[in-house]
Amino acid sequence: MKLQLQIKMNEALFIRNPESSELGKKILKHSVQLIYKSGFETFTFKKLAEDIGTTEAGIYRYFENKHKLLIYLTAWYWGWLEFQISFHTNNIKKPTEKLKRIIKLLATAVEDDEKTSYLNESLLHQIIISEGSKAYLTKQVEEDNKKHFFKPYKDLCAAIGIIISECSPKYKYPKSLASTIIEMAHFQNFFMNNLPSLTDFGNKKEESEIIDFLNDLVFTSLKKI
Amino acid sequence: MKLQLQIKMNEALFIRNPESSELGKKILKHSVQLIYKSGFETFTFKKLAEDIGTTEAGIYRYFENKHKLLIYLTAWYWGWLEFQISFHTNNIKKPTEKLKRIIKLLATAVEDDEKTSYLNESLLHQIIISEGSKAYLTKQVEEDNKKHFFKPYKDLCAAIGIIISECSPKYKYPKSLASTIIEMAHFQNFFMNNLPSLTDFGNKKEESEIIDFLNDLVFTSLKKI
DNA sequence: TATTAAATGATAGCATTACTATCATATATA
DNA sequence: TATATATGATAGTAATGCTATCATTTAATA
Repeated sequence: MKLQLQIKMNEALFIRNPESSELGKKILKHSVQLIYKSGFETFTFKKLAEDIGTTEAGIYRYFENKHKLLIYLTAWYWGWLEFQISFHTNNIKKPTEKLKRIIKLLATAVEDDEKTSYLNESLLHQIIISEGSKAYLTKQVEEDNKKHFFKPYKDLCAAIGIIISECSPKYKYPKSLASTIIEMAHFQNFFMNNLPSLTDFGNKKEESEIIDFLNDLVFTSLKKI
Repeated sequence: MKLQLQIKMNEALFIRNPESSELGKKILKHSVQLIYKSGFETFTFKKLAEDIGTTEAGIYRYFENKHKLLIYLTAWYWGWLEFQISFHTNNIKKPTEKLKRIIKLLATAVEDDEKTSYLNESLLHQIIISEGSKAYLTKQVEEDNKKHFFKPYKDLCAAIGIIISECSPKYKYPKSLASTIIEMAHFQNFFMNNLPSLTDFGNKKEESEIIDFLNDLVFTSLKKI
């Protein structure tokens, strides 16, 4: 039996549900590949259509524009990651141990998950690193936020914040520390690979170093109390 | 006597030096206003030209494209900020005190500096918060980096890293901590104002809270050693 | 002051992007 | 077999992202 992990997506993110048809799934799959390969700025629906072997109009039946598609992909990723986290920290009692595993999951290149054949999580992880923040760094944040487009991200952040508070009930900035961990897990990775002098990981370029850094950052903050 | 602060800019960032002419200065001034007002995505050279009262072709004589202009503005800001920092931490002996002042400078909305009439630092600070990371989150990072476009940012980061090491010579991640401080000074600000549930500052929405958070984050990391 | 160079203005044009609309055809479902 | 539904094919339009040309103004310099 093959398990199918279905992530419930916000319906306002798409015009037609891409998970409901073959073309829709192709759109998701190929958009991840294309954005990964050439970046979000040069990515167009025309190129995507050519890549798939359909027409531009075909894509527009699913997504209003490429920004919505990016939000969709990031939202999907955060939803998927929260599932991964709850799966991998299940049965673990110690909140500090939970937090450590979360940091590891955030900072580790994921391997492609067979359960979702149309979305390559490994490439998606790279997209989150390079393009993820562009989903919300816009003038429409407020509007998009009202439509709950960032709920998966906020949920994940809230969940991590709660675990931080379990580790250290008196710590004053659980939510900010949570968003810092998430963002830095990705930014330090981007810096390590592209602007290495902004990090201390330029020589080995290993994710384990980012994990060590984040653990140090988090647990000294929490231990002192 | 009015002091003129001149920041030496990388010549590969522009076609014609915008600081060398009236139109050039107008381009800088109005681009900051326009990007601040409607965001980088919807910003075009056509709109900028109309705003200034010149033509599109006129703008293209100064900047190759809007991405170069964004890099120019961010580079200028980092250069300006490093000057502010060296100015405000001058004569201070204690590295911890230096670091505190730096954090404050990073996280505080600046007031417009009369010395540079064509660039509004206050708006520029807001642009850095919302658009700054888009300067390097592209597929051309490597290429742009080779041309030293990010030198001011890297210099600032390096300078902060050195002070961190002075505070705590054995601390293992001075550069990553420095880039974390810089990025988080801005991201926590953006979150506070746009996605407040990602922070612990949603009620008061005051910069002082971000400063407190960063101080806590940094000095617990450094103290324990 | 005349001469020349540099900067700007005005206009045109072209390929790509970002869509929207329409009609035909294939495919599933009732 | 009728009928939705999804896709394909094609067209078209406004805006974007440029490049090129020539005229005119302004500034430098001889």
